Amino acid sequence: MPNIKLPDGNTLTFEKKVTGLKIAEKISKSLSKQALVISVDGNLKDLNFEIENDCSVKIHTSKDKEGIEIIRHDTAHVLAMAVQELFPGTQVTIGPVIDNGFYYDFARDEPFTHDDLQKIEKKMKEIIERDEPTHREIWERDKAIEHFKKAGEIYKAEIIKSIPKEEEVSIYFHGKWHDLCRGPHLLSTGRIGKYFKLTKVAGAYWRGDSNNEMLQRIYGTSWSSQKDLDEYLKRMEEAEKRDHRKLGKEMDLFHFREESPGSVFWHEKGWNLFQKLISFMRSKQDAAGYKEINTPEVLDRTLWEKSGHWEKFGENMYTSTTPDEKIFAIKPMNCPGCVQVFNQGLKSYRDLPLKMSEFGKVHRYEPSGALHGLLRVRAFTQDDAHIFCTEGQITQECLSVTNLILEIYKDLGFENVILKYSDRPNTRVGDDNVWDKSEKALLEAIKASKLEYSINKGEGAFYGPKIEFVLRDAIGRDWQCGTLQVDLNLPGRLGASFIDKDGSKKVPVMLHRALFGSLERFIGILIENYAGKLPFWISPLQTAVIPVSNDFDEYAKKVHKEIKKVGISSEVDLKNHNLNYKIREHSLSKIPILLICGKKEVDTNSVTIRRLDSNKQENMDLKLFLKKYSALNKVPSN
RNA sequence: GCCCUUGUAGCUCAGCUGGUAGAGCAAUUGAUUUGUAAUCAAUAGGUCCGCGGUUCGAGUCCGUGCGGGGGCACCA
Repeated sequence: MPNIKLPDGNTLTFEKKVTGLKIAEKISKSLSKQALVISVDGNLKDLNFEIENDCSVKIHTSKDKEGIEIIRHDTAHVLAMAVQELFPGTQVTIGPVIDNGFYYDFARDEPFTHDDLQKIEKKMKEIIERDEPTHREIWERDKAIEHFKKAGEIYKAEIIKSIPKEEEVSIYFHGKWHDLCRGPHLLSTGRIGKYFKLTKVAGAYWRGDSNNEMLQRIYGTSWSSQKDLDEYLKRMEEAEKRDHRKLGKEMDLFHFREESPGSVFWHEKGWNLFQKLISFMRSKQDAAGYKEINTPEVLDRTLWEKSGHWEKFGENMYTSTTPDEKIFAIKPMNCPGCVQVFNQGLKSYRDLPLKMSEFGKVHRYEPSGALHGLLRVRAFTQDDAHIFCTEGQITQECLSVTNLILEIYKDLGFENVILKYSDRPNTRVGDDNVWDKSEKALLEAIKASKLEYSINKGEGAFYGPKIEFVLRDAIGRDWQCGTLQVDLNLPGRLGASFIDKDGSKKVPVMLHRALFGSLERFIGILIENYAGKLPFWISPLQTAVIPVSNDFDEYAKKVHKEIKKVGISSEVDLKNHNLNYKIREHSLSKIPILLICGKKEVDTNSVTIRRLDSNKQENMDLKLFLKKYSALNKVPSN
């Protein structure tokens, strides 16, 4: 006689054991149709799972996260079924749910083609129409291993072997086809619906380990309605339109070329944007008490050996041998150089905290497959800084870095920031008790900041734990930008010291921090966040002056000159094209303000403003325009 | 680095099963003098990514190298 407690507080009592489906039927007919899965005392179960004891339940539909995930999981199973029906001999491995969809990894000698995806999709729809019923069996481990081995499913057998002994081995059947799976699943394939799409094929290592063989992964997306699917596909299209590589070309900001993969060739406008960000950051850091320095790009190997980079970071370093056969490394990080500046001259406890910033260009040999536009390059400029302080100052200094970073992101239009905390990695320098200390100090600072954070185990830098600042852009994507690291190792290794109050020599703590992270990456993110339509103050080319015809060229030139005089960048377009053409061209290159000059403007000494993304026209006295827009030509919060 | 895919004019792309290349835009020149997202015409423009091979003949087929894209692994 199970008593079933429902989320609304009511309790249903049943004579004998009961399934989720029966409960749903009892509640309402529509719920029984929409029901996908049930959670019993918080554990997700199949709808035909038999409940014998008192419990509280919640029935999930496609409106819940749980419901949509079941749909995706089942779609992945149907994908595997379809693949095995179409391509016998293909082995199945794993097929989990991911954000917005699912994937399934297969082992097959022949690669899947794009045409195959279409065929597979068709077959999947067929399987859904067949409405294969689901049922679950518990198998004895050895029997299960034997079974899958016999069936040629080596990977499945491997997976079963790695299931902890105390867990049961459950096998799900959809009709005759079956797969090892923890579940739960829908009652039948028909309940999936047909709002899915296979999106791409890709290689993926078995168990995510690059030492293992490569499998073929098929990605798909799956939803509970056509509307949701369409919206998702539209979001993907929108993201593609924002691609900074495409916009960078259209806006004439930068390009890449074969001769230096992963390194940016900045064009005039791109470099202007780059410099604007640097001077913005420079003024913020100046106000926060940082001292800017600059250190060499090429440094002797012995320094990198001392710092530990040679051993721990060597694979990512470019080196160079001089004619006299000395080995130098091109810096992959700015920290060792910065410590050299700290080491010049005696430092007192009174000098601490000492904050030294550097816009340092670093080179890292990144695997070719990792390169991606501005977001992952081999040569990049960090807005780096190193804060030398005492152990007692760590928390306070971390807090002021965090505040500075939030302020800067906000100025650039990013309000959503998440923290990720990473502790000691396997490849590291320094004793564990030193790591204990730095991890504790950094965690304290995070807690004091009261911001939300997640933990990335083992992802820290080789010399210390770190926080990463992740910002969320206009269309909900997350980007990792800034970083803050506590380092109790490098200063000692590189011989840094200060004289403390009591006259004794002590080793300072060093905080590494970068707020944009990499200027290159940050610019890529800015472009995508704004879809190229950068705020006026940061736009590399802010205005274009367009005469209605040649007759007004002189006036246009005069306006252009006046604008430049107040520090707004401008271009005057005297080409022999009509007005429509010029407006189109300059709009496509994302110039925020177009100024049209014709007879009316000449007569009244004014300009007609056309803003990017609006076809409204506004006529304004030239003097007023200059006044108004030079006021707008500043960081918004100032 | 690994798997798949791709590389033709400044850009975007066409070129079926092998017979030494084409379009639109951009550029140049000329005409037009334009009032809010492409005016018309003419001209010029290419070691079809590099190297090797098959073939009477390769943009097209094969091998290899380099670059790009999508993932994986790695990461700011």
